[in-house]
Amino acid sequence: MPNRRARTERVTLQDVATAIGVSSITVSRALREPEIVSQPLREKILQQVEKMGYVPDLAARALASRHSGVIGVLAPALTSHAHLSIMRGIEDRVRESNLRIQYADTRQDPEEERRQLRLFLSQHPAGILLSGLHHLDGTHDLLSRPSCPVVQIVDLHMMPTGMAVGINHRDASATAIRHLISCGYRRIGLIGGTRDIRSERRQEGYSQAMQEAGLADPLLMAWEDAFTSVQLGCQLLQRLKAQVPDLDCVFCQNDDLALGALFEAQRLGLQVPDFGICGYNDLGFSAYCEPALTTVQVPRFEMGYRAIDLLIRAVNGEQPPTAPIDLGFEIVERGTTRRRS
Amino acid sequence: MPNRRARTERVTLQDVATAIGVSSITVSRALREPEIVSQPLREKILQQVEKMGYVPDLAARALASRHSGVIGVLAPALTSHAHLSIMRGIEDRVRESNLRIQYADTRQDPEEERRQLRLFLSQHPAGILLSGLHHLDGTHDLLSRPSCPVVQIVDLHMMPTGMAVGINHRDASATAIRHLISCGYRRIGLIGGTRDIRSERRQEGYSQAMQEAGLADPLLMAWEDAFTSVQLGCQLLQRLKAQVPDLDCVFCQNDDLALGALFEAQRLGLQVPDFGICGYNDLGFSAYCEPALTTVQVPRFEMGYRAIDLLIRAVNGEQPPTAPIDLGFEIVERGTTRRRS
DNA sequence: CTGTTAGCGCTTTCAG
DNA sequence: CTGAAAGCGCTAACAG
Repeated sequence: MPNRRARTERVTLQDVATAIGVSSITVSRALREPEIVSQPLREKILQQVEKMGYVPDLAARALASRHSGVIGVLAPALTSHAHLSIMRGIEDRVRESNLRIQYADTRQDPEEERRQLRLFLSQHPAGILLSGLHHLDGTHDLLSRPSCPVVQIVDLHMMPTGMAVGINHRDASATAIRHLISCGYRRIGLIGGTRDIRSERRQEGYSQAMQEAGLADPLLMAWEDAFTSVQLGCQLLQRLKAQVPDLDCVFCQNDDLALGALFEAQRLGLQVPDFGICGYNDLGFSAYCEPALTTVQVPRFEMGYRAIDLLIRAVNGEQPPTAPIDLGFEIVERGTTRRRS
Repeated sequence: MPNRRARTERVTLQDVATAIGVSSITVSRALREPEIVSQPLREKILQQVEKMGYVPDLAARALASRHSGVIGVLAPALTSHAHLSIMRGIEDRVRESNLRIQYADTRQDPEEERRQLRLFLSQHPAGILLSGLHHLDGTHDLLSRPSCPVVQIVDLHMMPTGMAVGINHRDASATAIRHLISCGYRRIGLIGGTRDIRSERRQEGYSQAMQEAGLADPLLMAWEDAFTSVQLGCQLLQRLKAQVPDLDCVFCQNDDLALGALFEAQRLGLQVPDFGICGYNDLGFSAYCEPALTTVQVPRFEMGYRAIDLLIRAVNGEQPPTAPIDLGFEIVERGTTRRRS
């Protein structure tokens, strides 16, 4: 049956095979496992592939092989700055592989999370990356016997099972607060946006350190259920300052909040760093503010990079590490806080 | 042949069909075009689908229907802030559809752009969104007879063919500069990062307006081949000020540059708004700086939203608009520039 | 409105 | 090292 397909110009494996006079499976192999095809034949095939402009049909490949070559990434806030840094790591690592990424935003909604996860899991993904799961409970059953490698980016305090990278946000936060206390601040406020697992851990760390020092006071906290932003930082500092007139420092759940707090402090006539500001995440701008922002450096790029790296290694059959990978954190002292006395 | 598949637990269309005693195509139809299946049967099917936890295999669907349900988005700088706003619009619009997005980063590299575009085009995409193509020439042949709807987000000055949304960056830029001149600034500098098509148009607008006013001077421009960032804004303002001591204003190619310029101006002891700063893009923080940032508002969210909207309509067989959609711009006067005299 | 038939393009067996 | 046969799970096209 020569030339079965006249209507479409898609070049198929069969077309290439026929052109050379081999069978399609050989062409397939020359493309996927070059070493098992004899040198001369391989070269001839690859040349012909080039010449005819053949490109594999990934749908057909996925159907036949049950492996789509797509890594699904589930994030609670895909278009947040925090995720942006992770995404840079992801894209950087995935670039040299032949896998592709498909992102899905769960919008911090457990149901959406579950839905998206099911969707991914049922589509022969090469792997799945779960970033900061909102409600692990709801998705737990789906992950108990996954059909592909799964890596999580999480708060290590949660003792994740399976492959995971992350940091301990509770420790990071507590360490930051202890640092602020050692700088002489006493009425240290906390401002934050929508509360997810990580921000709750951070709050725990804050509360713990404040209690240790006998400085805890529920009035010192201000939250708003919204994405963190410069705008929100302004609002929350304003609110907190009204609530606690002798406030002398704010610990912000994110650097953009801290930037807002910095601007608002100027407007309120507060003298930084006598009034201290500490951020979280060390975003790109933080070192270049005036004064530069003291913050907790969290290796977000590495989180993305390492997570995909783990996934790719697992896809290639490597033995995964047995324990979660702790990427650590660092308090970066800059101009918005006083020097330690 | 009952129970052909014992090894895998994947529930197939056939499984559902057999369970009810209809043919698989009917189940398929009940799922995709509910209205053409009789009410009682449809309900029975949907119920059984739910009960058995059936989820369609998108690879099989894509292979059979030549329609993957995936929209490919090609962006020159996927993880930039500028793209982030577009991405928000994209995700917002796509959420209510049953399509998914797959992003690819071309890294401003024409070859990579071409490679990625080919990859997408050969995978039965539902549609393709091209954002700020770097080298249209190189990809032009691939787009001349596309197998799916294609929408571009571009500078309208380029007179794109096919569906497109965008603004005229040249006009926006020239308008901004004329505004700055009308505020009394004379030695207006221009700073920018990596030059792409849009930034070149913006420079044209700048140059044109400066020439009209007899103020042009090549010394007034500073570029660096890097992503725009707060850091870069600091560096470039420093460089420019050294180069042009009587500089009295900077027009920044992006708000993050402008934010850097604002901080650097403080460090250099320049008095804003006697020293004027104007940004571009009206990013989220711009209204909340101290002083708040004068900028050119470009509707990036809308660009993403409208682009995907066009694509989805086209996928659904709607007649596309004949002309590119101009989303317009607006000069937003805020505290970093003097009032018009 | 529902069913039958025939693949989509590729890869997995299992043979040579 | 290469090939033949047999689908992967779904849908288009045409009947009934």
